[in-house]
Amino acid sequence: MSISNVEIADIFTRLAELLEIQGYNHFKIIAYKNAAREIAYLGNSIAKMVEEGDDISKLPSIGSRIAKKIVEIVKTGKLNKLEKLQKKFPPHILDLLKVEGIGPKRAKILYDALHISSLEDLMKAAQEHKIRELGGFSDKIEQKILDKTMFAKKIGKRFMYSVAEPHVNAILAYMQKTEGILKVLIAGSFRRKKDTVGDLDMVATSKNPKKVIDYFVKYPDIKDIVLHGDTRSTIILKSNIQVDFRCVQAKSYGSALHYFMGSRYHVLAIRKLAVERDLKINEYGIFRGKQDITGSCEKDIYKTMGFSYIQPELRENRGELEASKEGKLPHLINREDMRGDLHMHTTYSDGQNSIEEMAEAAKKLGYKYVAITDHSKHLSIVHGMDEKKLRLQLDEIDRINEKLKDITILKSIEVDILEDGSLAMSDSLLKELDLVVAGVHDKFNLSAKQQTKRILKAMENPYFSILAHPTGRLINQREPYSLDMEELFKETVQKGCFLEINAQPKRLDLNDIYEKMAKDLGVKFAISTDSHNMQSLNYMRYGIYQARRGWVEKGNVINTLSLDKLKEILKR
DNA sequence: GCCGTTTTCGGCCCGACTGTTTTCAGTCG
Repeated sequence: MSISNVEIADIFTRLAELLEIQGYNHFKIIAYKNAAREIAYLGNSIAKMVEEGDDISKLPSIGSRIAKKIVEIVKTGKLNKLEKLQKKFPPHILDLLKVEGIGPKRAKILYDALHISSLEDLMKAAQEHKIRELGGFSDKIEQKILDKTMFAKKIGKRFMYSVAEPHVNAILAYMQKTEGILKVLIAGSFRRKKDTVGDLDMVATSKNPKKVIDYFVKYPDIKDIVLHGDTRSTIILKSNIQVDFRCVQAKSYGSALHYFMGSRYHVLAIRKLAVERDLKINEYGIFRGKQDITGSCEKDIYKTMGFSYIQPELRENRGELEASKEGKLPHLINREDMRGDLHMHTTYSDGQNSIEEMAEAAKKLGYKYVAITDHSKHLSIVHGMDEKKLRLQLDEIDRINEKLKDITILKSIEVDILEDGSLAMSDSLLKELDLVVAGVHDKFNLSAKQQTKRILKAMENPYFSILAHPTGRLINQREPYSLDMEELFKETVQKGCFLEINAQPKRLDLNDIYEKMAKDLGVKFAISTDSHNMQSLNYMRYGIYQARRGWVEKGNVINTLSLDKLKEILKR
């Protein structure tokens, strides 16, 4: 199988980090890191591009030298330059960089002087007080390293958006009670609605920032205070989530918010453009020489730089600056645009509520229709429906529809796509449904070619409507199965089918990168909650957040349509 | 190593906090 973008990116990241420890040219290291990021965020398979003879040196951050290295990686599975470099270091040396307070310089000193090459070595050396004897280290640094080493071993993963959400709300509520605080907001990847967050970034304004920071570090849920300065603090919550808090004067609010909103790459790109125009942008404002032009309002930054306002969800330096300049930014979809939910379960399979309860709950959310999509009977799904049970369900839906007002229940199913690409329910029954949601629930390890073929074969069934959770990933739990995404997207359009944006916080599948790629190829989506009870119908917001990150507009989503228009578009 | 309405060479974002440095290096975001 071809090497994945993530694996190629990882090679360049390792290369950059090892070169950093070696003390290599700083800007070359940045170039490798930029390339790694670019590759990781690319929707198209870079290996496939190489195999098809595309000129990858035209991609941003990838020039002739790195392109050559990528070709080598695709052809041989490895990079000779990295292989040679790795021989100079022990295998786990890069783990040292995961420890807060240890960067490349200190890692090199620790390795050269004490032959420390893993977190275990590091902890042992600290316990034996060998580190304090090194030049540039002290007993205080040694203690810090000891504490942080234990922490580095425990974490190292990102948190799901939905896990961070209650913490954000609690901290905001706490900080709003601070005396003298003017504004307090969440920024960073959370505000940009990324599916996972590494840490939380918060910004506040006050005439007395120090007082606000001093209040912040007394937040009751704190496990550890990493930094405690006059305008800034970093803490670790008991749940191991890191929170960076920054407080500035009101006149710098917009600039500070913009900076801490990120992404780094978006902010960096704007700062570079500012330099070209003899301006300087930092957290405090936009400066021409020493004169502060603006800073109190985020919108002013974009205006000053000649851009229209860019929504936080788009700030990844993935084309939003160009689109803004050309007036081609998308009108991002909102929760209010949604008229129905097309994927949910009831007690007919593994759901917890009845059909009627689900429909009533959906009505309260303002929906005009829902599709009931219980599982088909198949080995991998417990309590799936056979034909007899589905028949019973269809009759019950008819009865409820006669009774209900202001909402329509659509007949559907979440049917398994079997390994050979057939659907686990007879066509004669599928034919009676308003729509068919189909998904892969087993055999995740097929090759990209086989898995793609399996799904495309299923789409040939004339009753196939929506592909559920297209890549099957579970955040922090299961990798997506291998697929040729470009082919999937093209064929989806060609065959008149649709792709789901599954709003379960654990899934968020498709992800933002694929959403944008699919949208550009003309794919239309259904944003659905895959609810198993009434409460999780509220997960719709997570789906909307991800869709917005993928540049998705109302017109790209079929469950924003009226019931009549939806039925029309579902006809194949 | 990348990049370029001018430039194929010479730039490459900018600032806070920590420690113990009496003027700054290392790290982080």
